[in-house]
Amino acid sequence: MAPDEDGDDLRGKGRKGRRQAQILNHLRVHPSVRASEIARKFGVHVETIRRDLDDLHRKGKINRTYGGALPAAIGFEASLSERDRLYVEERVRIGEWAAGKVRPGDVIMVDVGATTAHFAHRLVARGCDVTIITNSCKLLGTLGPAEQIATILCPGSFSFQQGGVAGSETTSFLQNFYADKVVFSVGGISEDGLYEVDPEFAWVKRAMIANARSRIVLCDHSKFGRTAMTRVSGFDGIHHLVTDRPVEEPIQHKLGLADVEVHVV
Amino acid sequence: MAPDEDGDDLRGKGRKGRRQAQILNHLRVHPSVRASEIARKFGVHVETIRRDLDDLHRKGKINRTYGGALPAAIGFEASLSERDRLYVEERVRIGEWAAGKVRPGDVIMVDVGATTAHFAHRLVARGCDVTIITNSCKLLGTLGPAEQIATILCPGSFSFQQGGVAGSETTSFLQNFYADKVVFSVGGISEDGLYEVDPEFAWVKRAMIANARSRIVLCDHSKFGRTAMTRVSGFDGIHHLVTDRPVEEPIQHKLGLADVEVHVV
DNA sequence: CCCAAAATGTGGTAATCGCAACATTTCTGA
DNA sequence: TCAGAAATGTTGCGATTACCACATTTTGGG
Repeated sequence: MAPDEDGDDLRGKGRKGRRQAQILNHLRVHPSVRASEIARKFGVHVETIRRDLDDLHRKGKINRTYGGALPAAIGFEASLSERDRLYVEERVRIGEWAAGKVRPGDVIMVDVGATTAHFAHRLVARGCDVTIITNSCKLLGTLGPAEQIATILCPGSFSFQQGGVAGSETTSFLQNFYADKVVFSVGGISEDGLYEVDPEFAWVKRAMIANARSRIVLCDHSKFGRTAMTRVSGFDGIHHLVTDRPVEEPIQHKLGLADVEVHVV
Repeated sequence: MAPDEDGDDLRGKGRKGRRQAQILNHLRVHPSVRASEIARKFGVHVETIRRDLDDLHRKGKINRTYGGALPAAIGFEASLSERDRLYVEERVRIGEWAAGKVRPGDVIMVDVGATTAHFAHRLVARGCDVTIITNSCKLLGTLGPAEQIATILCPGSFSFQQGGVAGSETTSFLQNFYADKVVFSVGGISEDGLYEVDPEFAWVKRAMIANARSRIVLCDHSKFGRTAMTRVSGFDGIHHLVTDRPVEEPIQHKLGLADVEVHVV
């Protein structure tokens, strides 16, 4: 069997480097790989491949499994950036609450975020019959298989970091829709309003807020008192804020002034 | 250990359904899972879990690995419908050839397809400095981490089956761009032209063809002589057809008449 | 309440994997 | 060229898994 000839950047690498590059290559196209399989393909001993996998694992390039490995860069919904794995239970509860507010036939804008991903997950679990307009590519794997959910993806420049699209194409596109609800997360919340790290993604949030009737913010307690580069908006016009702990005082007061309903779940 | 309490939709499901729902749930957050691990967590026999995994695999919900499973839900780059795993080596060669035609700074439209995914992969491997306009969400995981590649995603209705978007939003959006090249795959090729199964995705291909200067078709030999519901276009205006075996005669003749350059790699 | 079907558990065997210790080959620089 | 280092191959064994056949339990009507 021809040795695959994937031919990554194998300039001056030696056999070992070549193999490891091709393993990564393989993992780019396949969801997983078995050590025994590659060993056969390369005509080397399985132990050698195991050592390769151990190497790559130490370097963080792959994740090991029993008998093989999978890509570390992961994908869609299985996005496991470390941040996404924090406060999972709290976020599930927050997402669950928001999913409970949904009514059949709703058109809902959903932005990028770990908590909004849980919201989408709960929508699917509940079998909600809705239309989702989103700029988050991480939701596609969750929403895609759900028959009753129509998913409309926004255009824009893709950010691997965020797992979604943003930019002027995104915000312009959103102008063409008017949704029943917008469900979004924030990077931080202070007494002055809602914050987001990435300015481009902040614009997307603003566009969604402007084009939806009911606005729901998902915000776990780790965001309390944090600000970021961009201020997305104040509290006026926000209808619901869902969180997992009572909001700290200075913020709580301002929320009350703006008539934001706070839901601790 | 508390039984995770993921709590999917376990209304009237029975133990089996509950377990399987929770397995999917687990896979939503974790990159992989081991059968023995879940068996312990649920306090059931490993064989039971294995049967669950087989079930879920048959339904296309997960992918099996030795000793466990991983999410089928697209995963970025790891889209693994069975079809995608066929003719991998041939498709890699085809994609490699197309990547070789790319020049720095090119703007390239790329549509949904197994072969086009390999093309994207080769672009990344070669470190090409290009802008990609695509309706394929499967490419995002491949293209995303590449610093030199700007990825613009089209809007549209998401199809889980295809792993991309289509619809009037998609085609309208494409009108706003004019690319140096379009690289696309087809569902079939006969002497009368190029075919595609899904009509909506056929429209996307047509829009890309109409808005790009150089048109490159990627087409492995399994597509020879196959037609499908929709005829995308004839051969006129197609510049390159890249394949892995000599094209059968009636087709080859028509390709010649239309001045299509055929490249067998 | 009972029966048939479905789901689950059990046991045994063959295949595979992880791991470690050690031999052998290949690479590298002086 | 040669010695030391790195990479790879080999072997053995215990642990884990796959697979199959069959027993047992649970479930869902009738």
